[in-house]
Amino acid sequence: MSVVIRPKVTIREVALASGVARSTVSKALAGKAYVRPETKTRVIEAARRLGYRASSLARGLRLQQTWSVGLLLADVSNPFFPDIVRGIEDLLWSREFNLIVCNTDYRKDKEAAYLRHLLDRQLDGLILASTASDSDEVLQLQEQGTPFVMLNRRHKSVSTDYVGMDNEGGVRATIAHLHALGHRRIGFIKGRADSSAAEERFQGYRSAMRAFGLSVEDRHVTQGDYSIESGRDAAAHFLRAGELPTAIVSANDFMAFGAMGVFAGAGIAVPDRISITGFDDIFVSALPEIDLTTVRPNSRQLGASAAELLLERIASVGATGIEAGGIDTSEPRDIIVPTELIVRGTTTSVQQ
Amino acid sequence: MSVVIRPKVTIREVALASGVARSTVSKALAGKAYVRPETKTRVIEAARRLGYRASSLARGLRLQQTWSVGLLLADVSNPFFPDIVRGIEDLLWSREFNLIVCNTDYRKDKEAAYLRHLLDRQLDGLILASTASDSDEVLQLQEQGTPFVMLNRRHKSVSTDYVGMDNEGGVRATIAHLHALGHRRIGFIKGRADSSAAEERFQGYRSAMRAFGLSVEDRHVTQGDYSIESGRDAAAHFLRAGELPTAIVSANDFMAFGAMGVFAGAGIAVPDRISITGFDDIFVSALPEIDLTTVRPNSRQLGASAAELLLERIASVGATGIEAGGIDTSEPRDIIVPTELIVRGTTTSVQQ
DNA sequence: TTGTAGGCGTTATCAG
DNA sequence: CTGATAACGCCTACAA
Repeated sequence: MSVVIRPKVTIREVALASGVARSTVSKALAGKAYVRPETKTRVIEAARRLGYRASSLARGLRLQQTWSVGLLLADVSNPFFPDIVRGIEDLLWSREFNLIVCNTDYRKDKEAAYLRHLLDRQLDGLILASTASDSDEVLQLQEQGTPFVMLNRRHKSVSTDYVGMDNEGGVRATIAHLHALGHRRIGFIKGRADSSAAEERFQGYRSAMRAFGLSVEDRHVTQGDYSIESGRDAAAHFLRAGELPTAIVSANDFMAFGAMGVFAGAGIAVPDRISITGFDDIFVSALPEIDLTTVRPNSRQLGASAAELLLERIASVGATGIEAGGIDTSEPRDIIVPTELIVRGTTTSVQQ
Repeated sequence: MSVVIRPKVTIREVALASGVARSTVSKALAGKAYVRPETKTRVIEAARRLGYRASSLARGLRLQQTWSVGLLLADVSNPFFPDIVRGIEDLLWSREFNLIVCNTDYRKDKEAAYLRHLLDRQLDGLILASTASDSDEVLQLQEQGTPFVMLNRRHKSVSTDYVGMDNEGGVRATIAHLHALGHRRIGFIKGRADSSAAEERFQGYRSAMRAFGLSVEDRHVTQGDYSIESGRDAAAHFLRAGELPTAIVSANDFMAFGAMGVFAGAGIAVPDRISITGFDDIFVSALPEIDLTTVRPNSRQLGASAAELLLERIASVGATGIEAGGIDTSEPRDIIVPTELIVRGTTTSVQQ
């Protein structure tokens, strides 16, 4: 069966059908210029009848816009990300923008390749959730005037628009909770060394410990990389390191899972012998089998805030007008989304 | 600081800089026509020096392509999807295509709105992973000649390109496993009623039971909707329905989790008193605390296959040539990605 | 082998 | 209030 394709109807057909010029059709449909109401309705009617839909390709070429933004993240299949993606996408959808998702696997080369590619596509803006904190590309974006927002990872040297969660506050709330339960020897499993969020979470641990007059002992702090596996390593470390803490705060849920498994295997009951907490509240943590006390970042809102900030930035760049020879010079903005401690079954008062 | 934006360098600048016509630059850079090697290198050199990158907007308008495909799914934050998305994105990336992700929340109106929107964007193709199995829009896409692939959900009446997993085979393998362990009374929790995949999984259950000469009793089959909550309901149903099965096969992991929780709460040990299996092998299922025997669909490959099929379809449409007045007429293709039974701790031999 | 010209589908400008 | 015109940046016949 060889179906004949009705070629896409263009503005020209509408102009013909309604007996006006193409430019008039454009105005009538956009509704932003004086058009006699009478002709306006005629045009609209013709457009409707013909099923006319403006080509966003042509319009984009003319207007130098694409109504699309790109998202660079490490890996969508990492359960930390989907909620953020969802939040971003929801907001973009409400503004008729599209989201292009790019997985970089934490690889700088892939990230750079994507960035080049996306710039060719003339996306209106970028959300950077994976970029290394010392990336040169970010500098270039900045110079170039491309609107972008950093998500959860700050750049080391440049100040940019940033949206992140209250990492410090989340951990502080965790420590306060543990302290109230009588815990004094509290260990910490750090996240990826190159992540500013991990750094902030550790900072929260240190400041809260200090605030409660508790000492931070080296053997009670160990480095992880956010993976389940590294959580297992961390637990093993604690088991070897002499007197066990009564509670362990992990910089994310995954590592907490790993640690829980090891302790359970070693016959150390959670939470009776040792309390464990996480960070991220990925959905698994709520399952009765896990039931992890953790910090909920409100990832959707995080994503939505990032998207919103980006769109504002895009709008203001457009307003200033690149063609005017200047870029948006307003101050970089910083948005911190609050976090919430979710108390579940892996923490309990310290047993004597 | 008002940085002056260097406007994007166009083909014109390159032409000027290398002293040739724009068309020559185009040819030299595309490498698909005769250009004297000497001038070719000169052009390439100039392009490199100026940092020229062709505008894909302009090229797209000219070529009527966007090198982008859209993905309609219910919700990225449903753990079933991210791996699929990842598989799609990986393959697209390798072919320099972009992926636009759209969440429809199973809502027909949102789906239709997205479809309209994406068609305006003139995407090269679509992957439909959320469309209701009786959607009219799918018919329209078909008529219109827009390349698309259905993922995991078949359309009721129209035959289209389809990529899915071996749902039947997965469940059959599960039943065989349980049968080998001595189970004879095997219950089943069905998935969403409007999902063809759910239908196939149930079909696998029935055919395998029959093959082993086991009877399918109504009270041992209950309807769920893929949610954890509905798994709890299902378990409650089994508890009320008289003699408990010795094993329960769930149409997905979530419902298995829900059921496990209820049985544990009711003092019915898993797997000692009752074996439970799932389907999807979302990452949680591998955690020692869950350790669910389940069917692994290889979601990444599923996504990759869908993307690959779509790109082939796009290429063949291009070859036939829409402007030639015909569409791609080759037969719809069907790809079934194999599934694999992962035996873990929630199944054991039946206790006498 | 290279250049000229036209058009992809819009919208903004400016004259009428 | 409406229409002609040009331009966004690229590619491809076709002519030279």
